[in-house]
Amino acid sequence: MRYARMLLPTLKETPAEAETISHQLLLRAGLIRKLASGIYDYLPVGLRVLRKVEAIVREEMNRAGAQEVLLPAVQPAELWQESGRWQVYGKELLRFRDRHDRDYCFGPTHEEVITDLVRREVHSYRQLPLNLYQIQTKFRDEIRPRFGLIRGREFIMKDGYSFDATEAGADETYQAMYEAYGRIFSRCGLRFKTVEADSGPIGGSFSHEFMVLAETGEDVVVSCTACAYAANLEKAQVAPPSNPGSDPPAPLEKVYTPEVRTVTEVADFLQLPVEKVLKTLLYETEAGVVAVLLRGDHEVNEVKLKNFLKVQDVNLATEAVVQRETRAPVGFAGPLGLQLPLYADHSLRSTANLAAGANEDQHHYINVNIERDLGIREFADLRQVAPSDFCPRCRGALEFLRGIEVGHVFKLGYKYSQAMNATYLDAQGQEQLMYMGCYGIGVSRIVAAAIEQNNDADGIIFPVPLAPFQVLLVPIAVNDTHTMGVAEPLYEELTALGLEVLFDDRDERPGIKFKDGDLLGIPFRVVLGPKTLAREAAEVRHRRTREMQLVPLNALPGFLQDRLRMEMLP
RNA sequence: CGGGACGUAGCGCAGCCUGGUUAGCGCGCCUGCCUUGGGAGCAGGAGGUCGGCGGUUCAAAUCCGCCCGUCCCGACCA
Repeated sequence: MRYARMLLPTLKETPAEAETISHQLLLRAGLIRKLASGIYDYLPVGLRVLRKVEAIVREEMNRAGAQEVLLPAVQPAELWQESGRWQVYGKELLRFRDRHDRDYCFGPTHEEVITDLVRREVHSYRQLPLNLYQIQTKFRDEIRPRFGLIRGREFIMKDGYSFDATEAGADETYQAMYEAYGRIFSRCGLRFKTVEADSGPIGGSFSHEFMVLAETGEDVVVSCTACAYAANLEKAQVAPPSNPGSDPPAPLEKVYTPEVRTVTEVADFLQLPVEKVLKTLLYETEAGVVAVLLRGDHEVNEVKLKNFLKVQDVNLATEAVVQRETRAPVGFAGPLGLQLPLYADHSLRSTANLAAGANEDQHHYINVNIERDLGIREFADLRQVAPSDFCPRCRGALEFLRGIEVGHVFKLGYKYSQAMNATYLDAQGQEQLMYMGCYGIGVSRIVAAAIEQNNDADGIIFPVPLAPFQVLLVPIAVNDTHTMGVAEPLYEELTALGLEVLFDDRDERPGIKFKDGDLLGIPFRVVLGPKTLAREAAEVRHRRTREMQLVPLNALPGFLQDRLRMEMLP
């Protein structure tokens, strides 16, 4: 491509709206422009990168036995009503009506549509397993879009769905997808980590996420430094306490605690360490209000709570509910005398003589003992892992990392096949539900994640497989007939060899061309100028290492092909 | 939805508090000269509903109200 003819608006200054590096560089390098919050235009160069990612995804999906389809982005409400998600998906689902007043949504995901297709077209075990995927624009009306392409409302996603006759078959498919995902992210030049994850509202039994490690990641990954255990913070298990509490129980006592409400205030006032304070949190669920008991220094994990209680939604109780249930102002809630189901975190088993709210204004109890004083309905893992915790598998030390989720694989099970009656006849002629799996990749998010991981002070450093161009050809002076006499045929020759070349034929000063080239992150830059041409050579510079070398003109095509081939490998 | 900030030329910003010339600066853009190995220099030029609506006032970018948009933190989420 000839630079002078391209829509490639680079920016010298960083737009004020961009906070993260990838967002800044995507805008500055002229890959995207914002149309509305969380909605972006892909400019020619940005689209080229997107296409590179798509091509890798396609190759590996096809190789793993999946078939590409393209499903409608606009979906009728009936399907969502059938699965039940029209009610539960909430405001994130963009809904609208057509001229006949029929309800539709813009697909945020396609379980319903694919299940509907398969139930109509697949009826026999002979047609299974079936693994279908698409690469398509999704829309999720995020509460808060942010970080450019990392969390947009409109985004490009690869979503795949598998249908197996049996769970055992589904496990094989899951494994195949898991491996394909590893190849995809490796080929994209990403440093990533696979973690155990919560399956969220899509539903299903278990899942893994593929996290690109980056400071700006929105997710926290908990990873064992000793073994292979790694999990999303919201999923990460806590190792149960090693030994039960040994302090002898002291007599229960109610004490006057004026204006003492928070855990820290209670600990200070009573001269106790925070872990000796019992934290009582009231949660509202569709199944009623429950009380969650934790050690004062621990944080509740709402995802665990939700899964444990098997409810759709948990919400910290409002002030009014707390007052109604405890008959005391917020800050004095405690388990004693509370007429609610009590669920305690495992860690409380190893503690004795705790301070807790008395459900009475300005009062707390001290020397509360779990076994003696409370009727705990159930102990469970309900809290967030802390950096001081140990690995639940091997008790090794944990590290906390930040990651950007670029892929997610789920075992869905029968959730949708059951709700939508997707069945087949087995070899015995018996009707059976299909066992489903679901596999997502944030294609546009990968573009941002790759930049997040590959940049320096001068701009983007694209990994070769994602680079919009492989070679940037820079003639120093476009008005110099000698230089152009070499540059033009060289451009033609390299292009004819299949290399992707951006030919900077702009009438600009060298400095501008170099700056733009670095910003764009094209892996190899070939400079032609009087200095090099006098020696029948070109200067080749490697973007990442900044290493420069003079290569004879006649050896240049082979040199570039060799170097690029080396860098294409994961 | 709660908290915070912002909205002035394509981009980055000043002016607003304390109302009053043709609303300014840097970058970018156009023309010419000059220059050509890391965002040059000189000269000339184009480009603005000061987010929108309403109000106060002789007079509003500036003060007041409402609305819209954008970003950040949180809740939420693949």
